[in-house]
Amino acid sequence: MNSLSSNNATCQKDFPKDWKQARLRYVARLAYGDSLTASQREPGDVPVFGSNGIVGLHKLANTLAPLIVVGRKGSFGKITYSEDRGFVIDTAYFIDSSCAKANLRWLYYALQVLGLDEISQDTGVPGLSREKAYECRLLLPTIKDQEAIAHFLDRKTAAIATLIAKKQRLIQLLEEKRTALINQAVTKGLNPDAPMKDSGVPWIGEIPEHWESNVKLRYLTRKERGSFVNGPFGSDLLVSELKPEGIPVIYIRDIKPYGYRRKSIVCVSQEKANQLNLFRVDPGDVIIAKVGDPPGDSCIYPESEPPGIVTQDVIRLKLKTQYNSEYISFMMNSGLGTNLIGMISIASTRERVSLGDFKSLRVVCPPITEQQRITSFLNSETQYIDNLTSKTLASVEKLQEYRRSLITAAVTGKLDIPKAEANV
DNA sequence: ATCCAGCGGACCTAGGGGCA
DNA sequence: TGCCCCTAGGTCCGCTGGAT
Repeated sequence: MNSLSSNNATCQKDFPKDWKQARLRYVARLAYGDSLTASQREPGDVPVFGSNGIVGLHKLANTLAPLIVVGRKGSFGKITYSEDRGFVIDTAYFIDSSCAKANLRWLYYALQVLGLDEISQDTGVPGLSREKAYECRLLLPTIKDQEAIAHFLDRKTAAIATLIAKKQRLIQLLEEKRTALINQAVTKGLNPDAPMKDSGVPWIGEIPEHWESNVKLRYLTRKERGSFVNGPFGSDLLVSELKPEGIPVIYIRDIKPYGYRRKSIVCVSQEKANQLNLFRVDPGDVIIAKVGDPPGDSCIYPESEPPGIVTQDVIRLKLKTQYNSEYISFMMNSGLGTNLIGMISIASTRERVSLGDFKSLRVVCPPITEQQRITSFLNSETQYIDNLTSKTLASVEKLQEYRRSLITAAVTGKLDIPKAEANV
């Protein structure tokens, strides 16, 4: 249980002389929004403030703008400010300007540092308790100071928001570039001057003349039985046979596009693994998710892992020597792979692909040396992009952190606003 | 007749909405 | 405002059909 005294604005001793301390109860009233019914939850063009930001058609009567919306469920404690009229508040509290004894913009900032997102008394589904929120103490500046703080923070945070938006746009562009780069490489190769031919598949278009086209996936794998399988039948590997130690069992949750990341923790005995040898996965094998949203995530089973056993919904390929595992994995994760999977995926209770259909998918493929060249090119390029992306993400986090500390300093009286204004 | 293959749907869990 | 219920998606398993 969160202790209210732990939040930073409440137990402060030193603050400007003409400021007061007050419980939230005496500063603002948290009113309940309407709970929408299922039929009102239809898509529409009226904005809805709820736990998931959906859009509905229902209108909240007599709402005075502007107001603050405080998340009650889901992302509880999340504070939103709106100038709009005619929107809906679903499963959230709101404070409108008519019932707040303070400057609403200032209150919007002051609420953000109260730590409302940590106050929940619901042990089942966490949610903001209104009574507990009311007990939070905040520092109440004079109205004049409230206005100054709001004005200052409005300008500063708007500037930060613009910067963050630019960086997020960059992240989006990098993601698009990454996708485009891979799609281009696995359908056109790296040499723009290579003579081309028709691939026979309209949405692939032309491919380099010397590439194989119209190759069944089945043809890429070794001749032996068991080179192209999915995991054992449900009844051949029972939960009761799973153990904490032994030969690892690989689930689809372990497969991430462009990288294997083991999340599962279960294993089978060596004896059971011998029985299921047909479904063994060795380092260097390609593994592909058979179900998912959408199915088809693929990665290489890494050299660092011991041999394992795949579960039913994981496809495992052992490729012929003239095919490169990493290249095939890049291909399956590319737009080309997504399109192919989309053609054969069946939505029954779950979207999934059948092994038979998967084996018959027809792909295009360069010679082995070119596969290797493309793979190392893509590895270095995507690594560059990924590095840039994570650097940008880090700077977005820093900006958010800066925004938080600025708000905290301003609403707790730690900031000399006139002085800070002079530095803007 | 026997063997092999896999889909349909139950089960489980987490998250979120609805209502008393 | 707390509890109940629904939904979504991953997991698990048994029934059943087709090939040989």
